[in-house]
Amino acid sequence: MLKQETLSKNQQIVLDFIEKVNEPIKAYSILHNVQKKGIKAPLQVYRALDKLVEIGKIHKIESRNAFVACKNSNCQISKATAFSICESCEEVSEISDSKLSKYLKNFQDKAGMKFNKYNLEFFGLCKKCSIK
Amino acid sequence: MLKQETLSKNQQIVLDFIEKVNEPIKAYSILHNVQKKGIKAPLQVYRALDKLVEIGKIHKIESRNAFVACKNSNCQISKATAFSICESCEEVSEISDSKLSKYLKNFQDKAGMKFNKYNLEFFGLCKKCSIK
DNA sequence: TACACAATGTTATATTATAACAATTAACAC
DNA sequence: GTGTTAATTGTTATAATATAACATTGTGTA
Repeated sequence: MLKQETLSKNQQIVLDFIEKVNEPIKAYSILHNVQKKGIKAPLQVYRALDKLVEIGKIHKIESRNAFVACKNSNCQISKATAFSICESCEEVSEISDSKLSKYLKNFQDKAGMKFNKYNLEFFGLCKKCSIK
Repeated sequence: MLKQETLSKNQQIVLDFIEKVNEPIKAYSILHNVQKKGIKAPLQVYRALDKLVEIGKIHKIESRNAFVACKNSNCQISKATAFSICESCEEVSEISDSKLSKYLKNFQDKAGMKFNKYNLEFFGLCKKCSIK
């Protein structure tokens, strides 16, 4: 079989929902919201999430155990991800900064390890919450 | 009360164990290993972990739900952490690279968010696993 | 058609983490 | 020392996150 071009039913249902909410959402919250579409079990959600992460349609916010749609339309595979997270309102934005990504892609650690992926999470206060 | 200078009993037990194993370890694995010291319940471990993370004695590897002792003796508070993770053997090393940390501390995102913390995880193959 | 593999459906269970509440201990002001 | 406050502990129960195992169905293609 050639590399999958189209999403399967469950994958599409999960992706549609994640794209609709437009903010990080947790697996069981997705489950509750797509039960009317016929997805009944956690595993169905997790399997779709795994695939969507793998093909770069969504990202996992590790520190929050939540998933968010990828905004970089050309992001095929999640090899280089960076997010800003507001510790007050929990708003999460994907950072797309070519200088940052270039810097990190080229980073060489002292142990000479070969990197093929990274994930960076910044924490702080977003503009709205800074004012309060 | 002044800021705590010494660790409490449970905190010390948990820290001692994490420092001894010298690699990332999970909360329930810690629990199993310190039961002989009188720690019986998950909460006792998680409370100690929370405190130790807060004061910078250990770090959490978010993508692995594991905890590791801080190697930077002067790392008082975990505001700037970077790790390399081997996806084959799961070896984790803390990266201390002053250029990298300076670059990230000064990073300004386009939304003008004020950062006070970041966590970066690199994934790849360590030297040993590259050879195989 | 037949093969291989991806995806699904389903039940059960493993793993990670917190809520709630009572009791005890430690630091400090007086 | 006494009283006050906050940190820590102990304990039971439960919430939240994630995977194992296995049977079945769909889909592309040789």
